[in-house]
Amino acid sequence: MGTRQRILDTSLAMFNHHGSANITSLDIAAELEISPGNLYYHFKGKEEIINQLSKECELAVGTLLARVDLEAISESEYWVFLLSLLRVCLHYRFLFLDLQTVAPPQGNRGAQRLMKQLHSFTAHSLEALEEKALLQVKGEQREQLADNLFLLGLSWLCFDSGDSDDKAVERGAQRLISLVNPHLTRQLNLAGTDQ
Amino acid sequence: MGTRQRILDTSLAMFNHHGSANITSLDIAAELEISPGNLYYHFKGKEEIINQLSKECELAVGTLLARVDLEAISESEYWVFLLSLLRVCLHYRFLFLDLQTVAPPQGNRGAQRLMKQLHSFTAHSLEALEEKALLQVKGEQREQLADNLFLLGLSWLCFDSGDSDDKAVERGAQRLISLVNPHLTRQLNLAGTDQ
Amino acid sequence: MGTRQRILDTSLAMFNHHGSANITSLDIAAELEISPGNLYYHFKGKEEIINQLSKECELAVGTLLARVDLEAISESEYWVFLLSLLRVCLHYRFLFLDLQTVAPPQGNRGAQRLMKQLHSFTAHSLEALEEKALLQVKGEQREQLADNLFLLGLSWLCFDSGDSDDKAVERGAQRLISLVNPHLTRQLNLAGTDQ
Amino acid sequence: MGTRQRILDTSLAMFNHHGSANITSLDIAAELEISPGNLYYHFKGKEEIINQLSKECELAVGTLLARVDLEAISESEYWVFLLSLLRVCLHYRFLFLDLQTVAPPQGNRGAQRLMKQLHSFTAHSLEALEEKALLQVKGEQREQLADNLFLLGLSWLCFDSGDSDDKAVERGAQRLISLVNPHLTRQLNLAGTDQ
DNA sequence: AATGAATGAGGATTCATTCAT
DNA sequence: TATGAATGAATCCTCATTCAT
Repeated sequence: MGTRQRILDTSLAMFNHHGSANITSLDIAAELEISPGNLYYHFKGKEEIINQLSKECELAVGTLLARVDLEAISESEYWVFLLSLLRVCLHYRFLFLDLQTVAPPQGNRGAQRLMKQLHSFTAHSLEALEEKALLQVKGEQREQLADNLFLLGLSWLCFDSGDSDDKAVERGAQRLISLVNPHLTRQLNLAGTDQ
Repeated sequence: MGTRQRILDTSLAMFNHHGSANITSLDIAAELEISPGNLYYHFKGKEEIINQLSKECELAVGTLLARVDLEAISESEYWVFLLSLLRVCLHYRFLFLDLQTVAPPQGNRGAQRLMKQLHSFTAHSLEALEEKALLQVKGEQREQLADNLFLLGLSWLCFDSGDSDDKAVERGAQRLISLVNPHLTRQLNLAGTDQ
Repeated sequence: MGTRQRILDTSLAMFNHHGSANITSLDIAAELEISPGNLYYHFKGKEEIINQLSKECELAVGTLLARVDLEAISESEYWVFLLSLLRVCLHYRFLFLDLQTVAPPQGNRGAQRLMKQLHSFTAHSLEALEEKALLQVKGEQREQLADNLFLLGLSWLCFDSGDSDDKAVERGAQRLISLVNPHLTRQLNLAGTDQ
Repeated sequence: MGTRQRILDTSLAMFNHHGSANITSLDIAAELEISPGNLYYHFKGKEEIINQLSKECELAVGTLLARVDLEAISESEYWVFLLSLLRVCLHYRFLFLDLQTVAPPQGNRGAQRLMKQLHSFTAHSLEALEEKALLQVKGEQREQLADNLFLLGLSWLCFDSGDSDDKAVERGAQRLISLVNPHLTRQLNLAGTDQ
């Protein structure tokens, strides 16, 4: 694997584990056993690494969202999709933490765009459920429910640092479903789960 | 007001506003228009300031929790209490953010204890509601609901950066109630709100 | 003497001797036997030191020029004034060198202003001599003479690195006078010189 | 054109435009769209490039000076020669700037030799004029005039950054002539100019 | 000839912290 | 209590240079 990719991978792992603010560019170089100069040959600095990871995440999320047709998707397909989405977010979780603690001038424009995308996607999901007469929530409460889903989707990233990522992703998805459940006209048919 | 207290107040405000990681001890001294030496006369460093604020928060939360008798409290009293609790958390909100981004060796033991307290309190609240036959949730789902309440309670701190703190606190409380609502046998009678 | 002033003095000496581009901020700190941190306590960086020296020079030159009344000044007074002016330029000579080699974004706005001042002063000096019927040069040639005086005044700074500053200043002044001499209607009466 | 020559040409252009101190070896490679390794294949480093340019300049100036017979040259031939000489200096002007700002250990031995050559040539020119009874200046003043011519010849390089090189060269030559003019017994007959 | 990844020393700058007064 | 100059370690970053291919 190329050095550039190794830098991205290692940085992502370290950022996720210790928080991007606690990792210096020298830490990354040391971990990779390359010289600081080499790191700067591939990226202008820590910020550019973060920007790149941010772009990757945006791309991955964007691709997933673009592929989904909320009108046409089956329930079990939705479940698979939701797992994929959460898995991506978990993979880049440090971005979502940075959003709250890293000062704006530093590159989190991308992460902010992501937030907006995810937030509006959450709202659209609920609308789609309602059009199918699966969901019964009045206007304002629907917005609140969307907010809650969104917030929970993010905060779960920060706290569920359990065993494997797969397990965590499944728990996260179930957590979100459990928020919607009480408002459904019937239980969703989610293959691969017993919710 | 004594210098020591002014340091605490100003630090808290700056930490909440910019994130504790983005504030240096010189920033605090400059804001207070005191010398760095004076700051260090009162506190060994930034960490000790944070520790002190953390203790204050623990104390405030602890006092609130100790005063509440979940078995005996009325519904409108609970509402008042919930607002107080959230207000305290909002007041020290940087602690909850730091929890996720500041590396463990630095002083967040206190904040972690806080988390545990709040988490178990959330669970107890639900238990109490159930004993009063107000809530209908089965065992595992109750735990999940408690988790959700707890996570939402925290994440709201990070995102609801609206107008006044009072408004934010009220919104936060309603947000939490809306999570419990679908599982109640009857609507709660919360004075001062139309939930 | 205060540390701030010592930094300015030492920097000026080192800049003049080795060229500002060849002196690092650590060099200055080492020469003064202070820590790099201390240097940065007094000045944000090398650039701010240069800016300050530039301001000092502008001020010194500005004061001299403001005091001179070209119409009323006697010949021997002019000689004294010219020596003072050249002495100041020599004292801050690195500024004039930087002008040619340091890229514009870095702070030499001040030095550029200085140039303009000195250039227009040179032209005014010749005009005054002509009004007194001491100088006989036609329009375009007068401009060229002014240019020559100005250029020579500067380039002498860079090359006359002889013995004492006093001697150098005197040589510089005579050099300038010798440029004007052939065009005078009579020899100037300059006390303290045998030109 | 071979790579080696392209490196020299591009370096010269960049050094003249931005000052050699502000150009890194990577800048040169980037401008040429070659790899840094390739640059170092042809030259050991920036210094060797400068040395080579310096040698070229020395050679060009040396050839010009060697060809001139100050005793026998006609006035109009001298004018042509002077333009050639200044053109060469202008072409390699960064060398003359470096002389003043680049620390000695780095390669400007050559440039210093050049200076000496040019300075003594200036003196010889005046001597030749005098032998032909064209110039009337006494001993010490003749030296001073030579110095002035030399200094002005150099400083003009740094400041006359006007339109085309041809125009600049002509202006420079006229500037030098104007310094000598007042001391001539009769006007020189310089073809191609109206001095 | 040419590439481009890699090195490492050095320079700029920040900041928590100390200390004499 | 309070000052503010001083320290020094840590960090970020640049750049001349090397080297395997």
